[in-house]
Amino acid sequence: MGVNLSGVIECREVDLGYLSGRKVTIDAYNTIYQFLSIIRQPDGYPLCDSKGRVTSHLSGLLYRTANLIESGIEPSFVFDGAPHELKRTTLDKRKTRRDDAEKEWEKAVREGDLKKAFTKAQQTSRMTDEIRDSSMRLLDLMGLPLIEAPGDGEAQAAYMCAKGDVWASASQDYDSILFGAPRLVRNMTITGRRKVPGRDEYRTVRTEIIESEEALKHIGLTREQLVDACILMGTDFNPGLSGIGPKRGIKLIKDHGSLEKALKHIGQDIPDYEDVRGIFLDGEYSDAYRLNPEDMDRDGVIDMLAGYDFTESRIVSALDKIDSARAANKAKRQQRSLDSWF
DNA sequence: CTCGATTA
DNA sequence: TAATCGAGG
Repeated sequence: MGVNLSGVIECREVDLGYLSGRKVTIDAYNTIYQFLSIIRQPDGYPLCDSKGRVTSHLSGLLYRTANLIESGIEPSFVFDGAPHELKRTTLDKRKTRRDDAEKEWEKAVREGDLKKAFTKAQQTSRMTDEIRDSSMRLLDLMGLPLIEAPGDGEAQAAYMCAKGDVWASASQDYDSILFGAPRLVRNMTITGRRKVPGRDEYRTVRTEIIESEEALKHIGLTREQLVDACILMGTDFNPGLSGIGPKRGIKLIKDHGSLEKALKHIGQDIPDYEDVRGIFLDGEYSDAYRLNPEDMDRDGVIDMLAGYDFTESRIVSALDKIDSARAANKAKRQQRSLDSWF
């Protein structure tokens, strides 16, 4: 879920090609959830192989990553490590919501309400060990850099971005800004018109770039203060105060300068607020990572995905896309170094 | 979400 | 060539 900062964060829309030649590290869990939620059949069931294993995430990862690489992007994937104990409540709440949605999904299918079934099914998406393992295996076979974060993946992504090892962190959530990422990419997909399911409507989804420094200046807070504002409105690590959303949270910190003063003024308390601050401002991270792709194990990818009932011609065309993009980028790099020599 | 055959 | 839409696994 992450913090709710939509509407207060300034961004600029770009084409995917704008990211060409840049290393972008992707919040793997966030992306996989997206795939599990969206890549479904009309009744809400995810794509599965003949053995009943979910394959929605593998489909999404293969095809989207091929497109990103074709656009010249150099992707890497950060996976979450162990969740912080303060996230327990959020995780429990999500489980309850999933269980409730599952019952309503079954009911909607029985009643033949496909639209409702789809919506409810989307809310049942769950990251299992099998989904995590198969995702990592596929990305590894594709030669893509995987980073296993010691803690929150967004903290690790923000660290690599702040160090300048990657140009941006990619996620739908805004948390990496709180973790200190200088740059965030949202909607990193092939952009364009998207049909709204079940209706004759279209909306345009475009890739967004958020420059943290600019966004913070626009809001009028420092990063530390934005963290404080988010603690007031609630994060994955604390529930926040009721009735306080982005607008009020930001105003309270602007008016009073800090969380302590804001809390004193409204006469309320937030237990563990210092710990939550620490999670965002002194996050756990690792230096043991590589960000350059390796040669992909073509047969390995084909064997793996064929085992999940993927059509071989589709796998091959995605892999061809990657190979030719990598060859083209290699040629470009060689040309550049040749140019700089003369 | 993305693919790719079909359609205009 | 571009938009559309059912299928993918």
